[in-house]
Amino acid sequence: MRAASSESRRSSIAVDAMSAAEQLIRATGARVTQGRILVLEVLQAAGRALTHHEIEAAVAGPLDRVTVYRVLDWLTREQIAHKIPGDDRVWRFTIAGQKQAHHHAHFQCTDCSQVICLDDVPSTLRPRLPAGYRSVGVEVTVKGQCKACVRPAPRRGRR
Amino acid sequence: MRAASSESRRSSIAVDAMSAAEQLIRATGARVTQGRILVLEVLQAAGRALTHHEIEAAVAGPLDRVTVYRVLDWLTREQIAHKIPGDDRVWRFTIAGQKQAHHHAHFQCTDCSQVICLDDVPSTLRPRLPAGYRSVGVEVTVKGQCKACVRPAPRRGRR
DNA sequence: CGAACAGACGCAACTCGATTGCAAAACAAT
DNA sequence: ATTGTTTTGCAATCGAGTTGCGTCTGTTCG
Repeated sequence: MRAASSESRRSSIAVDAMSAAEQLIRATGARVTQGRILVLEVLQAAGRALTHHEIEAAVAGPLDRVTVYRVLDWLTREQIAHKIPGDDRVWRFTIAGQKQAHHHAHFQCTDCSQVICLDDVPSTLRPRLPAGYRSVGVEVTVKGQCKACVRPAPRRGRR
Repeated sequence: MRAASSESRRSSIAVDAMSAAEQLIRATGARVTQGRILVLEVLQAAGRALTHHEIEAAVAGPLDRVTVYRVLDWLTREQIAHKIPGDDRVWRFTIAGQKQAHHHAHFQCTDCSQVICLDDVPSTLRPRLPAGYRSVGVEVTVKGQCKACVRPAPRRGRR
């Protein structure tokens, strides 16, 4: 589940030798730490939105629970990651592609709560707001059943 | 904030004499209790999505915290109410109009987290899902600032 | 290279919506 | 009124997420 392990410890290494994750982090100007690299790599490797639990499990060991929370928070503030509220009161995170600036679509399974990103946003959707309200962005969430939950007896478990 | 108080205690009263709330509940075939009537009336009177806290405060007194949770849960199962996940990890509830069957739009303020319903859904929006996935409905959430948070210095407080 | 500083980390305690178990009370049918 | 379910109230519990604080680490500057 983890991406190519980062060999990057030296400081004056060629740019193309550091992982995409490390480059992204370095570009922000903030500190490049193991935690940030690891978490970001996990997010990049996952094809779907991950919960804090899943991420913590994926980086298994070196990182504290709280650190993972803080890294995710930082990634979100830095707009590198997306924070998605789910129907189970659990945050899920994905790497934020550059295309999906303000319009973004997600799918959430009503059975297992899993979330994936839908890239082809039909968008051009601009609901009318009451006077005085300002729109910043629109989020589209499709509810339904994921592949795993359609066929067999749905697994009701959290994910 | 509360709707017309329900005078309905007698059992063989004319239909048009009981509140809309009571009729709705009676129509489900389930028991008609004070709690359900009160909570539903509060929801009907509110022009926006309410948190459990707000609802509890509105029915002030007679109802236990847990009962409010259970009533809201029942209303949601009965499809009389909508349960909306917010960006502050707090559920919000609204009466579910009959029109908005599967397409529904909400507005959530990025500053105060308040949620209102957007009735005129432009919809006819049908994002392409991966093979094997089944869509049940689409939810559209507009992020932005509400009237109260646009003008003055935004109140960061929860709501 | 090494010191110095700000920022990140680990640990433990804490917050607070929301949920659960169980006995008492309320509703609805007889 | 009597009986069989449902609901309710209360207390305890859960768990994702947050906070305080001392220590450690990346980064900068001499």
